Amino acid sequence: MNIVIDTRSRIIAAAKPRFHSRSYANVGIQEICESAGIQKGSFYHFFPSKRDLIVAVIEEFADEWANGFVAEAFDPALPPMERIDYLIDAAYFWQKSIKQVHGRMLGCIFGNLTLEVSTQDDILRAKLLAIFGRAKSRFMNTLDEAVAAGTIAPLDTSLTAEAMLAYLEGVILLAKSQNDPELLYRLGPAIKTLRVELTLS
Amino acid sequence: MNIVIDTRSRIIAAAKPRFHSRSYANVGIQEICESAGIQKGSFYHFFPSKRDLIVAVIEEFADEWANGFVAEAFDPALPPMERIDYLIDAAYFWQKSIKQVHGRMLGCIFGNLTLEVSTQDDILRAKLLAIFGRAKSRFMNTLDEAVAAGTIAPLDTSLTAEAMLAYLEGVILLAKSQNDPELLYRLGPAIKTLRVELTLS
DNA sequence: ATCCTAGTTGACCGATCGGTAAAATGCAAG
DNA sequence: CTTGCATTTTACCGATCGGTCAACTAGGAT
Repeated sequence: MNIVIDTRSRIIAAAKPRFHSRSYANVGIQEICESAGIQKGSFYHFFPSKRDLIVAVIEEFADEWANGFVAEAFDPALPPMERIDYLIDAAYFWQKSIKQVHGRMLGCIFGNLTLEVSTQDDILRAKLLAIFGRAKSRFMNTLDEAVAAGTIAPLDTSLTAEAMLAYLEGVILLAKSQNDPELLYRLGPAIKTLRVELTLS
Repeated sequence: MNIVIDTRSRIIAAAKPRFHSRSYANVGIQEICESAGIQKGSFYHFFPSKRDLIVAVIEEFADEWANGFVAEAFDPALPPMERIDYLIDAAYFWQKSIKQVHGRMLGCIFGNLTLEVSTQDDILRAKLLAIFGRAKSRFMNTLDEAVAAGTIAPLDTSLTAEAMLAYLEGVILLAKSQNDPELLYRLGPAIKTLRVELTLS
């Protein structure tokens, strides 16, 4: 059992940084096997297809993300709007540290994969959609709390949450085009100015 | 000369929708040649490499975009902030019409390519960066005008322009993950709430 | 001691990848 | 009529793609 998990997780560990730094189509099974020190037949013992691997990679990234700095950022002990500041800060420092190690701004793997595969594979699109849905919920709950506390004026928290998530992804995209995480630092805080007003119908 | 241009532009015409609807790595030269009704050797007479083709495709998209609805949207005759409304509207209707024809939300090819290739190819990244730079300038000029006219309170027009562009790309990304251009309709107008204040130093 | 099964290996599949080179074609200028 | 050049065709290159298969190994259970 230990060996099983070890091999499977070595595959995922080899795949994660590659899919993050390049693209789904540009990373081959063979390269992953070489990096993990296994044979291709062994890979297909654990994963029926390349798509099953990327699903596993997506899930690992999502878990590590949800239990890592995102959990810290959306700490209920923090004042609601400060959680958003914290999240932007964390995203900035994360991208910055990746660039220091890797030499490149890699951006958000969920955004990267969304734009690459979502016209070609509805199962992957659904996976990514679910992750964005959870992210939106975090924003929305935070906004609901902020409105309840009177920190901000009432607004459409559902749509504003989606707008904030979109803005974050967009800033990361633009920063990637400049290969410069500092854009996150300059543009990130403006996320709190976004507002979708309640419709009166 | 006519035939030359015709073949070359038939290649580009075959390539454009494919790169837009799938991805750079997922579209092969052979498929493009078949669609254009030519042989591979003929392709390489006009384009030294696949990258030269995608550069030409990017340029064609950029031209058609700059001379099409973007030029309409940023019409100096319109009140400045209405130009931004117009742009959002145009993006929405464009994505919607593509979906009606193609069955899919294809998103922005510049955003798509940025996330796919910008860690792997600095020349392509520079091309895309230049296009985003021009888009940012349009936003900034519009904001400058709006501030001068007193339509909006003074702000950092350079950073706010970048924030608006990022937001637009982010909304398109999220809409693509939902395969639903209606998100552009719901979230788009909030672009005008984005503000980066002037720093007092 | 035997059987079963999870794991692993290495050879192999047809298809496709981006790209090349030489020969054939067509056309225009001299 | 011939030369020269741009264009096009055809055949081909080595490499890699995702995926399969049969044989082999190693333990644990009976």
